[in-house]
Amino acid sequence: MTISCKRFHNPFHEKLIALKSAKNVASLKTVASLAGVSIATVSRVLNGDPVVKDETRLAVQKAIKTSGYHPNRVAQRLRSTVRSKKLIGLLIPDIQNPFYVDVIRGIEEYAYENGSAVVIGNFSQDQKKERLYIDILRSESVDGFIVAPSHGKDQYVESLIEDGYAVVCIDRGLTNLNVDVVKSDNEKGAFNAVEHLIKIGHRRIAHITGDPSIPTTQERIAGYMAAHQQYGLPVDEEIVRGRASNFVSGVEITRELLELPNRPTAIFTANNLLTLGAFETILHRELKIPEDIAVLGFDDVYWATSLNPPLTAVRQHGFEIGQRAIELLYQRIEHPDRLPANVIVKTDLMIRKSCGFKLPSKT
Amino acid sequence: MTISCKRFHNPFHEKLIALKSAKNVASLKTVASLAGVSIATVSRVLNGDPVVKDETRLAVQKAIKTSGYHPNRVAQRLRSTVRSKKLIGLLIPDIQNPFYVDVIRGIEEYAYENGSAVVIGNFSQDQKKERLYIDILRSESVDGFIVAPSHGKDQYVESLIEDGYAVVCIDRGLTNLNVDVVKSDNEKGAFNAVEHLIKIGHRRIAHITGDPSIPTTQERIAGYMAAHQQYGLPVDEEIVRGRASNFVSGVEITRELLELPNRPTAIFTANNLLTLGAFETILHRELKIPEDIAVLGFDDVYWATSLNPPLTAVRQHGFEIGQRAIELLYQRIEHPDRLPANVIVKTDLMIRKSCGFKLPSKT
DNA sequence: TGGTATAATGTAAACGTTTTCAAATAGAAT
DNA sequence: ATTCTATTTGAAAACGTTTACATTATACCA
Repeated sequence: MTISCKRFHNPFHEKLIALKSAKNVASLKTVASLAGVSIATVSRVLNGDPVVKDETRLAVQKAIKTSGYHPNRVAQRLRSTVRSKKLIGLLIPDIQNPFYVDVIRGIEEYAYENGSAVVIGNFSQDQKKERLYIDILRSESVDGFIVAPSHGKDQYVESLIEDGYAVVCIDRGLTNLNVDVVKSDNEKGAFNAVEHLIKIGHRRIAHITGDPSIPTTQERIAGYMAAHQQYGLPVDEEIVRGRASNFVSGVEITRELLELPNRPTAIFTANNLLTLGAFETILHRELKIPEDIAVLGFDDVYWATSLNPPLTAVRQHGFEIGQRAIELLYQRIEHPDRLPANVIVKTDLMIRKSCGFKLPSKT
Repeated sequence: MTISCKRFHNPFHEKLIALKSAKNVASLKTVASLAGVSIATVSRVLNGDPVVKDETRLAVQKAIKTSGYHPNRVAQRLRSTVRSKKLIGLLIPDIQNPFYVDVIRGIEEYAYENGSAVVIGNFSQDQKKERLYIDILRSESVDGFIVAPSHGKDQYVESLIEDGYAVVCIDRGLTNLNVDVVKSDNEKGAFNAVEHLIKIGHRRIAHITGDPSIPTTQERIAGYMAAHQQYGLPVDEEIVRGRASNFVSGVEITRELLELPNRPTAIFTANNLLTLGAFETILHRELKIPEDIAVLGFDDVYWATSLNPPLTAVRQHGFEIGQRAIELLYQRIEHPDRLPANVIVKTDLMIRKSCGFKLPSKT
C-alpha cells in the first residue's frame, strides 16, 4: 500500500498534476514545461517537423506520453485556416431508411480509419431543418460536407460550395452547379428490374413511384419506360403512379391498382417503404405473391430474404456509395480545384421468389 | 438592372464586404465596427445581457442582421469553461440495429429543437473503436455524452464521469459507478412475452438469447425464467441457448432446436436479428408459423407486420428512450450534482399472428 | 458647481493551437 | 578571436469568443 502510494507521489508526478489545466487535461503548455521546451517545439514534434533535434524530440515525446496529452481539436480547428480532415458534416434525409444507414456506415468506417469524426444531421426531408443543420455545421467549422440535397436546386447547399466548402453530394446532384456526385445507376437498375419481369412473361407491369419531384424518382421512371420501349411493350400511364416516398403511399396505390378492372400482373415499387406497403396490402387481401401478383422492389434490405416469399429486389450498394463519397471528399479537401467527378455505382438485381420463375422462352 | 446594382453598391454594403474575414464570414469584429461599438457590447447583445442600452442594442441587432453574422461555435467552445449544450457526443454500438436508429432519432429530434448538434460514433461492439471515439469526442470538447457502454464495467466510460463529463447511459448501466441510465424493462418485457406464450397453451418454449455477457441478455433470461416459475412450468436448460446477438447465431440455434427429438412448440428470440435468423430458418424448412412452431421476438421493427405471418413482438420504445436520455443529459449539464436517475421504459407486447391464437381457457 | 452613485461601454486576458519571424546556439572557416 | 552559415529553438500573433475589470457617460443630489 505504502509503496504504491510512494510511486504516485514522486516529484515528477506532482509536477505533472500541477501543470495540468483546470479541466485536469494536459495541453501543449503542460507538455512544454514538463519537457523544458517551448510550446512551439512541442507543436513541431507533434506535427512531425524534421527540424527538431533528435534529443529534444525524444524528451518531448516522453513528456507527451507521461502527461497523457491529446491535442485539442477545437483549438486546432479555430486556429487553422487550412482545411484538414478532422470533422466531416453529414446531411441525411432519412436515417430510418436502411439505404442511408448503409451509406452512413460506409462513410463512418472510412472516417474512423482516418481519424475523422462525423457529425450527422438527419433532416427528414425538412428544408428548414436542413438549413439549420447547414448553419450549425458551418459554425462548427467542419472540414467538408456530404449531403443528399433535398432537391436539385438547393440554394443553401449551393451557397456552401460558393463559399469554398468541400462538398460531395450523394443520391442526387445539383442542377445549377458542377459538384462531386455519387449515386446509384437508377435508370439501369429500374431497366434491369422491368426487363426481368418482362422476360419471365409479364406484360402488364405497374410502377409505384416515389415523390415525383425527386430526381431519383424520375430516373427510375425513365428506366421503366426504356425497358418497355426496348421490348416493344406499350406503357399504360394509368398504372404508373406515385405521390410520396412512404409506406402509406405504397398501401394506397397498391389498393388502387388491385381494384383496377384490368389488374396488373406485377408491381415494380420504387423504394423499400413503398415495397413494404405493397407487400402488406397484397398479403392482407389474401392474394398470393407471386401467383396472383408479382412484386419487385427497388432497394434490397437485410430482411428481404425473410419476407414470405423472399423479395426480388434491386440492390443498391449504399456502403460503397458512402465510401466513394468520403473518398471524393478527402480528395476535394486536398485539391479544391480538381474537376468534379460523377460516380455512378451499379446496382444488382437480386432474384428471389416474389416474381415467380422464368417462363420457357427463346432468348 | 442598373437600379438593383446600385442597391448593392451602397457604401454600407461595401464597408461590410471589407470587414468580413478571409473566409468571407462575419465575426464579432465585423459586427462591432459595423455598429460602431466594441466586440464586448456585441457579445453582450448576443447573450441577452440586460445591461446594454436599448438604442445600442437596436443598432447592434441591425448590424448582426445585415452582416449575416452567425456565432462561431468552435471559438465559443474553446473559450468557455462552463458546459453548454451545443454539442452532444453519442456512442452507439450498432447503427444497423433499428432499435438504435429509433434511439438516435429520439435524441436527434430533441437536440435539433434545442439547437444542439450530435456527433455520432458507431463503434460496432468494438472496444478499440469505442475508445478512439471517446478520445475524439473529448478533444472536440463535447458538452456531454450519451453512451451504450460495451459492457458493465467500461473503464473508459467511467473515466469520463470521473473527469467531470456529463454522461448518460442507455440500454445498459455501469456496475461500479452511479450514473444516469435509461433502458427498457427487459425483464418485464420478456416475462410478458413468455407469459403470453404460456397462456395460449405452449408448454415447451425455447429461448434464443443474445450474447450472454451483455446485461440485457441476462435480464431477458431472468424474465423468461420468472414467467416459467410463476406458472409452475419447469425450465429445460437445453432449450435456452445463445452465443452472439447476430443473424447467424439465430440461424444456427434455430437449426439445433428444430433437430431436437423433443422439439419446442415456440421460440422466444432475444432481439430482432435472432428473430430474423429463426424466421428464415423455419420458413426454409417449409414449416408453418405458427402451426408447426410459434415465434415471438424481442424488438418490434417497422417491417414486422410485413412478415408472413406478421410477427408477435416485444416493442421497445427506442424513440422515447432517446428522448429521456437527452433530457437527463441536459439536466445533468445544468445540475452536475443532481442524484443519478434510473429510468426504466416499459415495453409493449404487440400481438400478431406468429404465435397463433389464444386457446379457450379459464383464467 | 462639484461630487457621487449608477448605467453603459470598452480594454484586455484567456482558451489551445499553428506559424511567422527573430533569436540563440553551434560549427566551420577565416 | 571574429565572422559567417546552418541548425535549432523561442516569442508572439492570430483564430473568435467570453468575461473580469477599468473606464467613461449620465443622472442625481447637495
